[in-house]
Amino acid sequence: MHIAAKSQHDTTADTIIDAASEVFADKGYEGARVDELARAAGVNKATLYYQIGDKEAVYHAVITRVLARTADEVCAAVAEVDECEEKIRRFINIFARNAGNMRYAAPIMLREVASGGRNLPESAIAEMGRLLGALGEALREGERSGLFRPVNEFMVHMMIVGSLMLYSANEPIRRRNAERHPEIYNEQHFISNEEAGEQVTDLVLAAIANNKQ
Amino acid sequence: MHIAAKSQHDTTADTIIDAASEVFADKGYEGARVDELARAAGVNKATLYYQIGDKEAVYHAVITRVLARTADEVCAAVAEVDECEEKIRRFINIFARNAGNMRYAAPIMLREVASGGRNLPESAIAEMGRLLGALGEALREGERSGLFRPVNEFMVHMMIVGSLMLYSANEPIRRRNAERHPEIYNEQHFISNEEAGEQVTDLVLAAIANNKQ
DNA sequence: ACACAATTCAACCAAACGGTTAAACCAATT
DNA sequence: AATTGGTTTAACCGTTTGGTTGAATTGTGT
Repeated sequence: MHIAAKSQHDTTADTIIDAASEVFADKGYEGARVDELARAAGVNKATLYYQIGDKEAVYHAVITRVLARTADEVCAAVAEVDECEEKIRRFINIFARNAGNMRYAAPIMLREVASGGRNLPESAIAEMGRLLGALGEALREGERSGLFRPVNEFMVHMMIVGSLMLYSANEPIRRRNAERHPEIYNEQHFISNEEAGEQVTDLVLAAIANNKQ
Repeated sequence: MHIAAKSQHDTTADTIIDAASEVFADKGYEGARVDELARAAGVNKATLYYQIGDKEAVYHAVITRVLARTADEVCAAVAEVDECEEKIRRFINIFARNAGNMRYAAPIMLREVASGGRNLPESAIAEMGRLLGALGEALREGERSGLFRPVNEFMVHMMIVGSLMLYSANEPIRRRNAERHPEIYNEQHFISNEEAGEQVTDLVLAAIANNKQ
């Protein structure tokens, strides 16, 4: 039995969303040009309108996918382990690696936050809820077992996500600044993403540790 | 003797930079229209070009001022106290309050970071160095006195700045999301900025505490 | 009051922008 | 081969955009 091949529609649409993910991550919503999105996808502009819709529709498709993949990756990594500290390590690691999908998610979300979520579609909200849920679950479990002290889950989430998205996204700034101002920058500004994840893991676990145990 | 009054040039330029700070914070560089900048400042567009220059020049003037003021505020607050923990409290408080100048600095810098610092002028770099210096000094002092353990200063900076800028900037998102998805959000997502600052202070001080003391 | 410099203005401009249209092309079915 | 539906295209379009210009207005000094 032969399974029906994927329609051209899905393939072209995916190609467009792939390309648009890069362009929106690089330029932001207003900075990205529809012509550019089409060129990056290797299609004619009208194809893009046919396949997905107007500029906003493309953006929504991108951001929904980017957040869904982020949540998928995070939840999968966290679900692989049982121990709450390890869950937090896994959570942090996805953000720290800044690989694949996360390379788009960080700049896109930083801009979205800066604009008060103006261009965030309804479909993205549930995905954000999944992220919050993954970390929250691990923190509550750690508290129940006496390993962690009671903390504001959301602030811990902000600390992890904020620090790592900012660290990865500002690499070009650091590199540029270090050339002009070597007196300000040293090796601690240029640790690997992996090492940054370990530093954040260390700091966060120390922050939430229940020392009264 | 009569001191010469401030020239019209300085007053109009300041008015433009004030207004532009708001518009750029709200819309970002590409999203802000020059017409809009002029309207917000209550001047004719050509006046804006005469007083400051093209769109990029206005942006540079804004970001340089916003960062200088941020660094001024932070350094002044930190310099008022001698004790290293209190310095960190003061540092965090400036970001947490999200008042005045910081309301512009957070969204502007989040976007700038998302774009790899593409529109960051040379003049802004020294100001960023001042910020890094203020926190770094306090951390090193705490380490010398045995109160803090050795940590990556830059990562701690990322944690503080990242969490608080993200928290304040994403308030509209939280509010909107909570209306549609009350099952995801609870009171810990809506603590005051002051309380958020206290939470971050608590977490950061716990993270860097030297428990071997 | 006058002259000159500084500042602001309304109107204008070419290019860029997001979006549209009818025709051409392609694939599948009969 | 013809038909039909799906997909893509080149060319086009009205509006918006950042920037410019010469005239008008305002400020300053004598």
